[in-house]
Amino acid sequence: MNPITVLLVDDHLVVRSGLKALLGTQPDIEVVAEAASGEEALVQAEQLSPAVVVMDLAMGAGMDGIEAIKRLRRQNSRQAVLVFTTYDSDADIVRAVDAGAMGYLLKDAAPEEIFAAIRGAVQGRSVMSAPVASRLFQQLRNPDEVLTPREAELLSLLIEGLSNRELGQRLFISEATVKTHLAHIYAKLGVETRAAAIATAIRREGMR
Amino acid sequence: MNPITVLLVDDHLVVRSGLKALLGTQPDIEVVAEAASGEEALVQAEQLSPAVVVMDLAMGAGMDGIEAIKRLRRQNSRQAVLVFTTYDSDADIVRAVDAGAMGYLLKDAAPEEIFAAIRGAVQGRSVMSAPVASRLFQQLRNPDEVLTPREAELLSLLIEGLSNRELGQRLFISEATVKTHLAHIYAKLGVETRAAAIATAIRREGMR
DNA sequence: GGGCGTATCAGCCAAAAGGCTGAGAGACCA
DNA sequence: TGGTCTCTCAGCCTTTTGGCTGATACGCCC
Repeated sequence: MNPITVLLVDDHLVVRSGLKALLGTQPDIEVVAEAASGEEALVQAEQLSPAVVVMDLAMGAGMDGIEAIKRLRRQNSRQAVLVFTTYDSDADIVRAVDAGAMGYLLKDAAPEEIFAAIRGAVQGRSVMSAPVASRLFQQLRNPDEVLTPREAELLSLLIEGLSNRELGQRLFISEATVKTHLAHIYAKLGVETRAAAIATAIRREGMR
Repeated sequence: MNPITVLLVDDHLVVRSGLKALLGTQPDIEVVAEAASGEEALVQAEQLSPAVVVMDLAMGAGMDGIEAIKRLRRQNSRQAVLVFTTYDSDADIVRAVDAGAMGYLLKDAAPEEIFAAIRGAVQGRSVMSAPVASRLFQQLRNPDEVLTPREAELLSLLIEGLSNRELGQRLFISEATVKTHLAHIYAKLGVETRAAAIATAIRREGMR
């Protein structure tokens, strides 16, 4: 049996090497490459066609993890992408799943959990950390409060402090549409102002 | 030589007991009481007159750490108050020093650092964690960017998502004064909108 | 005593944000 | 085919926010 080939994507060297050492203990898993950015990841994935891509969402500069996942999925639909990140933000989960992620792991997950997720991913099974699963369940119970992918995307820019005009320019939509999305986001978050939305998003959603 | 008497104030039991165990290894330091809230701390300090009060800033409900420090200082000026908290927020540092704190430690500080701070405090010396010192130095180099205590206080409420009217009611000042403070805060943070100020404060100031 | 920093407040105006209603296009599903 | 969801956009109106100028008061320091 050939080992499962893995590509690691994370902008921190320490995380990559730590993860590589961890996965190195498993005979059926082999890290064949590492990438420090979304751009690099696309090149590496193209050349090596790993079975699984383990991807951080927050990448310092350039393409973020979500965008990288989307492009990977377009490039090669057989690769399974596992999100491996620090925060269990509702909005990030929604966006990652929407982009085509196979699983969602937190960085404080137990090693066994990570191994299981990688093995499951190649067999088409989705695996996620317990806190992530818990959030998803909660969302399923209250579907009215689930942000749509577009809303989540907008929220992630909102907490950067952008104005409606800037949001529109960044997302290539009109200011009117921005306001519509914002109204929906406010309703779902249970707030009335953008300031409160930012505060809530950062606290409850763990965004930053 | 009598040991240095210490009062621990933190709303988390685990933090208190961890700290107590740590300080218990030092023969010249004795934890004489613990408090889970600012209100409790005032009572305990009054009754026992500890030499040093080690205080967390973020207390779940009721009086926050800053307010507790202010009242402690009014109650008994001989007690030295050490701030022991998770975040090295500029605004918190300014407010704590203004309230009369003798030192400012982060929760990830080395044990030796904590012992040294307690021993220093009873001798009238100020001790702070390296990241805190670094922030203060930076502030001294750019005095134009240092928030005044009142501005810091306002900022800490701003990031809760309050409107100008609510800020005014909470601080017992007019909306006009709120706007004046906000304009100064924006200038010091280098932003132009409250949304950006909240975003910046949470990222750069480590507030939440 | 005069300057400096801080905190307080007012009024005016322009820009931004928010509340509301309505509506069209595309995807998906029963 | 019809219903639902999502994303898109427009107009209208009110409220909020931000920029500006100017002013008073208090404490501190040289």
